[in-house]
Amino acid sequence: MIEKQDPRIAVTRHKALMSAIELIKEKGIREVTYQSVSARTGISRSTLYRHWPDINSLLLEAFETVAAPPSSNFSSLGSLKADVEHLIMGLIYALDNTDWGFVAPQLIAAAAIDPKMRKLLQEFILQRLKNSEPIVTAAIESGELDHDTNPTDFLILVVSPVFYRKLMAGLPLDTDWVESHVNALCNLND
Amino acid sequence: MIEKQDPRIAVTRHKALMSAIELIKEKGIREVTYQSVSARTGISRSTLYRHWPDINSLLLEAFETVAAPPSSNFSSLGSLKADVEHLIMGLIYALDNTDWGFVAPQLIAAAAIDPKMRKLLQEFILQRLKNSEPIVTAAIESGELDHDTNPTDFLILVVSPVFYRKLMAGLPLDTDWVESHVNALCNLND
DNA sequence: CCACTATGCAACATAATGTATCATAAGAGA
DNA sequence: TCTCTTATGATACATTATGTTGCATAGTGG
Repeated sequence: MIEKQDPRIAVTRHKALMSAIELIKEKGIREVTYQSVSARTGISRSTLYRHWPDINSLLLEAFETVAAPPSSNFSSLGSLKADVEHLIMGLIYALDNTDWGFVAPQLIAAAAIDPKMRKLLQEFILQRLKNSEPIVTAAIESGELDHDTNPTDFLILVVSPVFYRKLMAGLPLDTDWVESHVNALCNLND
Repeated sequence: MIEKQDPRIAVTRHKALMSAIELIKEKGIREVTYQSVSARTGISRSTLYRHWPDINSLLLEAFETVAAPPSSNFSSLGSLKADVEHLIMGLIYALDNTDWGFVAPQLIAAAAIDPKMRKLLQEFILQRLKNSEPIVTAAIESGELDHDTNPTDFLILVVSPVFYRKLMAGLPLDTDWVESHVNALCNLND
């Protein structure tokens, strides 16, 4: 039951959403207005109103576009330490270089106010955690982690300092820190 | 050189800032406008313009009011575990019950865009970390932590999961979790 | 009581929001 | 190709928010 539709709709929506994401990244959600999106894209204001009844629905869809559920194809690098380091390096890279990284703090703020935004953020985060669970399962099987290790709790211990240092404390995320962080977490049972 | 000034100024500024904080908490920074603050406080718009040349300066000062440097009077509860648990319980309480807790996600978003906001947030966070450092120092002296433990890194390991679970994952912060979290972190050297 | 000034009110220009109408241009189907 | 359909853009309009100014009032300090 896929309805065929005018391809112009997809183009318009895509252009508007990309523009909204850029605005969110550069100026924050305060600056995302029908006016600013119209000015950036050349799409007329009336067309934008046709697609999104209010600015919040546009913002929500923009966030949805960025926070699309990531794919999960895990293969262990051979040790817990290596897998954890790989996970962290990927996260640091994403925070510095992807739309998701720049938009994340804005989505955190929106999530604190609006239930729909909250649902979007939480499901995205939980999905990412779930995708990384094989790291923990593999380490439990190999004896690198206790059998009663809670995967979610362990993974949060791994990733949450990255967010904290980047978004709140403004502390560096260099290789020295990554190394000491990985060492601290992967020697819990030594 | 303290200038004496009309007490009405302090009253007006305080009322406006309180109102701005309420608006930030309830609706997010998008909804903080001269109009909305004026409507809530009864202060006329022109007076607000006299005190703050643009909305950002009002927002910044509102955030400053909430993120006032906390006092630090530490006395150990006798064990690392007790001190860490006390720290975490205090943080969880603050996130759920204080202005700072509700405003934090909005400040995180503002900090990602504006350098002044970023400076404010980072200095506040670093000050809080510094205030908790005696927990680590005491534990090092008592032998509960290694001599080469980095206080900041250890404290971030303690508190960052709280923020992550509350602001991003939407996971519970109940006593069961606190207990297991404290146990995981305070047995690094067992 | 007087001088000072912070505030409130009104007026104003400008810009953004939200809605509606109409003409045009692009796509879908025969 | 021709026709029907519809997404878009342009325009107009009422409403609301922004930013500024001038003036009257009322509270403060001396």
